[in-house]
Amino acid sequence: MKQTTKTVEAPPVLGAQEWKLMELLWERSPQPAYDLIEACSKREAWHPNTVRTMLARLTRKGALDAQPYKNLYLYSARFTREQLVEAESQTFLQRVFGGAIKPALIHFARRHRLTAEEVREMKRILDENSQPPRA
Amino acid sequence: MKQTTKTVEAPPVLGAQEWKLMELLWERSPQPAYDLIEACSKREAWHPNTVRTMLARLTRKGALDAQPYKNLYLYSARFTREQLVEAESQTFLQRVFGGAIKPALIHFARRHRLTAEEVREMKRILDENSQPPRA
DNA sequence: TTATACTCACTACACCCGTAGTTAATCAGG
DNA sequence: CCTGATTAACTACGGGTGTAGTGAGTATAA
Repeated sequence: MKQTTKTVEAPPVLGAQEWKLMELLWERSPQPAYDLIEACSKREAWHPNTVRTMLARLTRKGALDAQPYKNLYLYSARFTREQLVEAESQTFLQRVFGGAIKPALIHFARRHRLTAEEVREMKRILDENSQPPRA
Repeated sequence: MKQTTKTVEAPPVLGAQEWKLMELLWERSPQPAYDLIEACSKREAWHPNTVRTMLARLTRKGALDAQPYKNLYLYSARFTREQLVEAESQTFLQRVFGGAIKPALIHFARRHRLTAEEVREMKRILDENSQPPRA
C-alpha cells in the first residue's frame, strides 16, 4: 500500500477570505456551490466566479471535500473549525511570539478590557488547565 | 500644509521570514546590511541577496528606515515590536476569532499548560486590567 | 591606476491569494 | 432536437513573499 510518513494530514493555511467561506461550511456541510454563492453574494458581495475559484482552491488545498452529486459538487469541510483555529494559532504564536504562550496571553489580556464576569471565567479556565499533570 | 486624514501611520503586514529579520533590528538598530546578512547567514542560512531583497522590501513597505551612511545604509526599525505585535494580533483575532478576544484567550489558555507561577501572573494581569475604569 | 571586493539596484521566478472573465459540458424546457 | 440556463474548468492578472541571479557603482588594496 502506498503510504507516506505523514499519516495525519495537517490542515492547510487559509487566507482571510477563505476563512470567511469556510465559516459557511462549518455552519452547514455539505453544501452545493450554488448555496455558497448565494450566501456569499449577500454576506460579502462576492462575484459567483470568485466563490467558485475559492472553492476549487480550497478543495485542491485539501480544506474541502468535493463530493460529486448529480451534475454538481457537494462541498464539505475536511477539518473542524477547532483544528483550523489550532493550526492558525500555532503559526501565529510562532511568528509573533516565538512560540511562547505566556507573552501572548499577557499581550491579549493587557490589550483588551474584560468584564468582571469574563475575568472570573478566565480564572476558572486557568485553574482547570493548570493542574500540574501529576497523574 | 499637505496633510491627509491618516495622521498615524499603520504598521505594515509582514511575512514569516520578514518577522525574523525584524527581530534582529529590534535587538539593535540601526545596523548596516552587512551585519544583518552576517547574522542571517548564521541563524537562518539565508543567501546574502535574499536578505538584501528583504531589506529593500521592508524599507519600501515602511517597516524600516534606511539612512545613508558613507557608501551604505543603516537600517532601523520604524515601529516597535509592540506595535507590530499589536497589529498582527488584531489581524489574527479578526481572521480566526471574528475579532472577539474572549474565545481567543480561552483557546490559548486551554491549549497550553501553564505553571502555577504563570497562572498567578496571569491572574494578576487579569486583575490589573479589568478594573472598571472608574476614575 | 587597475583589479578586487564590496555596496546597492534591478530582474527573475514560482507559488499564494483576491478577483473575475471565458469556455466547455450538461441539464431542463419548449 | 435545439435553446437557454446552469455547472464546472480553464485562463488571467495584479500584488505579496520567499529565494536568488545579474549588473552597475565605488572604495580600497596592490
